Amino acid sequence: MNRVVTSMTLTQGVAEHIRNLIHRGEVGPGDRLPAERELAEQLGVARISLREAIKILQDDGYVEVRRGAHGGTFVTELHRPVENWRARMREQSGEIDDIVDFRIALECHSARLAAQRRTRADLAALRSAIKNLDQVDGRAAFRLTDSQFHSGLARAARSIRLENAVHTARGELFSPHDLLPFVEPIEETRNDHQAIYDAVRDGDADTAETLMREHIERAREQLRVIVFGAQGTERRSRSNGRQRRG
Amino acid sequence: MNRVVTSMTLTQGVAEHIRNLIHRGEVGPGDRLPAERELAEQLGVARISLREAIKILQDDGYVEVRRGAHGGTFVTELHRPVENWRARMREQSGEIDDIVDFRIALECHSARLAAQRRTRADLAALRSAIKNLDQVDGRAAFRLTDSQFHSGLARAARSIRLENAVHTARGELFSPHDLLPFVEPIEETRNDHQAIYDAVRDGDADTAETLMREHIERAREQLRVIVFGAQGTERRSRSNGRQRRG
DNA sequence: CTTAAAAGGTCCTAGGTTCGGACCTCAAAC
DNA sequence: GTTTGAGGTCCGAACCTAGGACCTTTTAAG
Repeated sequence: MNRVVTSMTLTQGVAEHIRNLIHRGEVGPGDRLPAERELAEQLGVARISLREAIKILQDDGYVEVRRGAHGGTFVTELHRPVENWRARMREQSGEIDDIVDFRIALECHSARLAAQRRTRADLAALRSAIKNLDQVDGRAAFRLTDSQFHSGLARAARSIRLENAVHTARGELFSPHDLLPFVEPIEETRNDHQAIYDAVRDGDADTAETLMREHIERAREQLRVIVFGAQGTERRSRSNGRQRRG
Repeated sequence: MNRVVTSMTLTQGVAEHIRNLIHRGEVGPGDRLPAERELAEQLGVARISLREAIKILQDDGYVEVRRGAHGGTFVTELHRPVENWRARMREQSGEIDDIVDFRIALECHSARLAAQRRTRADLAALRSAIKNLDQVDGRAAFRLTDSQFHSGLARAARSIRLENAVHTARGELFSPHDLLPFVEPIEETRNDHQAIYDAVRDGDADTAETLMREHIERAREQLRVIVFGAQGTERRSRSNGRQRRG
């Protein structure tokens, strides 16, 4: 019978929405957002609310705004946001595990449901996402296709709440792959996705779920490397936040 | 790059918070909420915001307000909210499945994590919740102890996001048991909870997860009976929303 | 019967948010 | 240097929120 209720302003909500799109890789470095008036209408908010949101993102280094005929709002290289994010994750060391645990809950069940409910169109979208993974030029684009696969799976699960929650949870992390100092994970990810796809296609819910769990656990390790450095994996067995609340 | 962002006012947020407490059974018919000034402070909002929220709940028939020395805000018998809820669920027939699918994702993984991470204190809390289930006098009180078990499990999972999401998702449904026209589910629930507890105590994550899935699937059937009537179970195989989006 | 106390009910000021719209300014392209 | 497609600025109205002062109702105690 206690606890506190908080409320976001529209401005904050819009900022978070756009930040999540960037985190998930839906829009990446160099991309231009739609013009303010246009985007405001798309989002269903007043222009001033959007402008305030952009201001926040600008201050945080996510976007930069250029005036003039070919101006607009452009996503930066994200160096500062990534550093801030890493610092925050290092400070609150349980945070990564909390988010990843949440993602596992959501995406494993999504995979299970997708295996039971997928349509031909769903499978086609997933195949396309896997295919794009091969032909990706840069790491930034990689992030988008990775996002496409997971989003497609969430969509195939046919659960609105689940899909939204997957997007929200994924938006809390930077997609890791273009941050890693090595490149094997790309091939690894492709294999994981292919295996999950096969299970979903065959309607094998248990396997799809298990593979997804393993896939995200690998992502957890990658995130640890990114945030804590190469020795992050070992540090885990010591006292990495996990047990901090008992 | 589209979609709409919405934002709740504080008032709406507070109303939803209290409504969720009622739905989850944390406060039930006849219970009195703390005095306005006191509750406002507990929630960290201005009194007027709380008052507006109470007004909403009053209009929806969740609470009634009495003035005077021994006055206050009292939870009603909830007849009207339950009817409204049933009507809404009947209209949007996919809604129940959507919520239940979401709950399965959250609570199954909670059960899994709980089996891996539970402390002695967690186990004690769960035992206590099961024990109270036996000694419950009325159906209303049953709802509370049911909520206690599931909350205790979410807490034992040691994931803040998971725990919050479990609460939110449970708050979207009325706990069914005091709505059912028959009483067997109470014993059934006790057995389910006991079995889940055993698995959690033994650290058997797979079993805990599976049992939880079955437990919530039973709840799904009960909800169908409540909303659609006794034939709801059969209707499911026809066209119960589930496939409406492909 | 009167009064004190505990509640909800009402009102006010001040400041923040959001909306929609009008109008200004910059910078690239022609 | 003009055009044009941006972003930048400003305004008034409506609503939300905070926090506090004060009023009214009801019950129980004296």
